[in-house]
Amino acid sequence: MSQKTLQAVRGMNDILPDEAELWERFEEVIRSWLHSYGYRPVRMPIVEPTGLFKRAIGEVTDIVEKEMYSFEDALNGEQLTLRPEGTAGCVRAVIQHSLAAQQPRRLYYMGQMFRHERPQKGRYRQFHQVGVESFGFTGPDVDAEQILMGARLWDDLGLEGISLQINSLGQPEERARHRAELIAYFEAHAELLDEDAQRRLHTNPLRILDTKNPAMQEMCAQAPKLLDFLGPESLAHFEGVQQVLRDAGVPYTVNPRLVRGLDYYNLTVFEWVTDRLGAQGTVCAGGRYDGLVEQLGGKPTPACGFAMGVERLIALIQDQDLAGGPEAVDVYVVHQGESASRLAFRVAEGLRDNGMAVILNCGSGSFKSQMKKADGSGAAYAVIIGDDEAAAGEVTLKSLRSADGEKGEQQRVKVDDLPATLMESIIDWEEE
RNA sequence: GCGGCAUUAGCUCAGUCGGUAGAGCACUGGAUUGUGAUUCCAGGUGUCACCGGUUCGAUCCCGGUAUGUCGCCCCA
Repeated sequence: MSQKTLQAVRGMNDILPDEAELWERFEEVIRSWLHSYGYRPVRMPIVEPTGLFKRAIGEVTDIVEKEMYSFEDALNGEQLTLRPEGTAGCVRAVIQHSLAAQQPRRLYYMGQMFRHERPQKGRYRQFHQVGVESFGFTGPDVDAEQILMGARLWDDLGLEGISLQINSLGQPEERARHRAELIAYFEAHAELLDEDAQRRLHTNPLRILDTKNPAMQEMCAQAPKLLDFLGPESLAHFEGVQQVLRDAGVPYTVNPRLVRGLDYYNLTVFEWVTDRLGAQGTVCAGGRYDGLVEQLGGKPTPACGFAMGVERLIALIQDQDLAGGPEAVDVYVVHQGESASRLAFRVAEGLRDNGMAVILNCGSGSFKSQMKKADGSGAAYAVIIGDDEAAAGEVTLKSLRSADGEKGEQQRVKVDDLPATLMESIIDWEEE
């Protein structure tokens, strides 16, 4: 434990059985939810050429400048990178296979992403995202639908305390004009800018508006607003999105300071945020990126997508006591003696033939210790096989989940009758 | 990448004003022959994160490293 070589890489976590079962249940909810909106799965490599991310995400973003796991393939000198996000690879796949050439596409993927950041709760160097992307849809309807999807998912998962913020970044030209005026404005008030703001002035001036420095609040409130730079088409698109949200009764806040970290976004951007995860409050975020496909060498194709942070959602599920317990098997088979053990294998396989989950006691152990394991497994029933039973071609079927203090009822059952008897009992038991 | 706090049995934690350590849970065995969860009895739990310094002596004080955590930055 203290030996460095035996530890997982910093910021990369093992997900142990109790939690992994929750992950699998989560993934099942995700798949059925995506299917209900007609999204289809796609799986891309975890490693892509480094240049793909530089072109897609933007050279001067934090991700590309200092967070990517990049390396040279020692065998052929290729520059490769562990994907820090999924959209770039997805777009690459869409272009490479002409997926959106004939018709619009709705795609999703889930899996690991890698960013070399300082780990803390809700932020890891290997983390998981569910990514949802649409290609070929121009209007605000897909943006709105994707936002509605989030609302439904939180409901499906039973999560509370997640709220929606939206904004429009307009088109690149509109954003560029605003940015220029914003920088000019800040430069005109240079004496008010703190150190943070100075640094951001030319890298990410929109972020200055997020300042917590009271001395800058008033100056920021007067700064040029991006919405004032949007043309009629951009405004109409934004209004189209909001119309659907209002119709659907999904509450939202327009946050003019909401900007996405990646360069490729335009028009609609949105974030689902919670105040229950500390500093990492964003559980789901995305927006439209109409220029990216063309920028990466494909035919001009409008696109819109979002990604969810799986670790953050899992943390919310756990915090809100929605995690559920470990997944128990139906039956634990206790046996002792050679002929009994041989029969036990046959019995266990026979139950599995009937769709039941069965743990066969492996290794030695007294009846007592086997029964303890049976109880600990969470199984509803123990099937007990000793020499008596084996000789008679029977087993003892014992209930392990009777009322507190009550001894579990048990009965002798012919081996051939066991599956039918058990299935009836399990159905009765689950109905109670 | 920057700053604060933390690191003691498998888990959750207590403790030693510096003299090599405890509780609960869990685990294992037992309380009449082949029966769990309840009860009773017994038992191992540990280089007190790692490396170095101060000291007769450090788990405790100091420094560094690692990891976690909170915040900043950034983001899912």
